[in-house]
Amino acid sequence: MAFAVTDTFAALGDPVRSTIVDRLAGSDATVGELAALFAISFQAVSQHLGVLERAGLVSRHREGRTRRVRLEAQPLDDSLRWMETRKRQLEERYSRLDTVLARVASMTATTEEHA
Amino acid sequence: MAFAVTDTFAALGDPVRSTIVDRLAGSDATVGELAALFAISFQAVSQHLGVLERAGLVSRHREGRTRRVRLEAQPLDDSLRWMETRKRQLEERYSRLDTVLARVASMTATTEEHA
DNA sequence: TTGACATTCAAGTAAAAAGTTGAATAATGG
DNA sequence: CCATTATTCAACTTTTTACTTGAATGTCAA
Repeated sequence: MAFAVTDTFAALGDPVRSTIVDRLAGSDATVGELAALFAISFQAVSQHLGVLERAGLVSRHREGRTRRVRLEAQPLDDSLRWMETRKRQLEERYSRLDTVLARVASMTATTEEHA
Repeated sequence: MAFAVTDTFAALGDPVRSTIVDRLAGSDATVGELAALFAISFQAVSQHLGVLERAGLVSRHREGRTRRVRLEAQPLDDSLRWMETRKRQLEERYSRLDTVLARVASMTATTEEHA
């Protein structure tokens, strides 16, 4: 199962869901415990969990009559890498720009070296 | 200007916008150049840029009669940190669990130490 | 100045997402 | 077995988002 980073971002792009992820980072929880954090119906929370699950961010497994919700590391890792790659690329451009500017400066100093 | 990570995630949670960010990581571009990447109207692309701009992810500045779009590092950095924090917390729990399991194992070995 | 170009503004439509309520399912404790 | 608890399924409403088209704005080049 490969999860698209865009789906991960979309899943985290809702305050209820990012709060759920934040909460689950500390420890697993039941659906009821998560629902208690919000002023919306527990059915709505269950639906949010469905979104998170489809994005691979959480898994649910029955435990007696409750269901334990667990945060999964993989999509977090994948999207982390996606962001790091873009950030690094951006930073490299800045340093290349520095290089270019430094070169321009030195060219100005030695005036008309090539043309 | 502080940008909420949730807004950054929401902005990146659309394939058009994540593709734009991906493209801009390599180099700045004009709105028209970005629009050329998609099969939608350039007005729609302009609207997507508005979303990205409101999330702080890009800036636009006039340059002659075109407009240069630039990727901004800050929100990328902030959301990167958000994810790292949650991931680290999750990993710490795993290692704590290992510790607990190791302790349980040793308790089983020394049988009935406390009760 | 005027005409062409690049882009945004504005208004409307269609599709997707988030929320609600009520019924169904599944496990537990008496 | 039955009532209770936890959660999901299903249908429906409301809100938000993505997209479209057409008009407005601002800059350049002749």
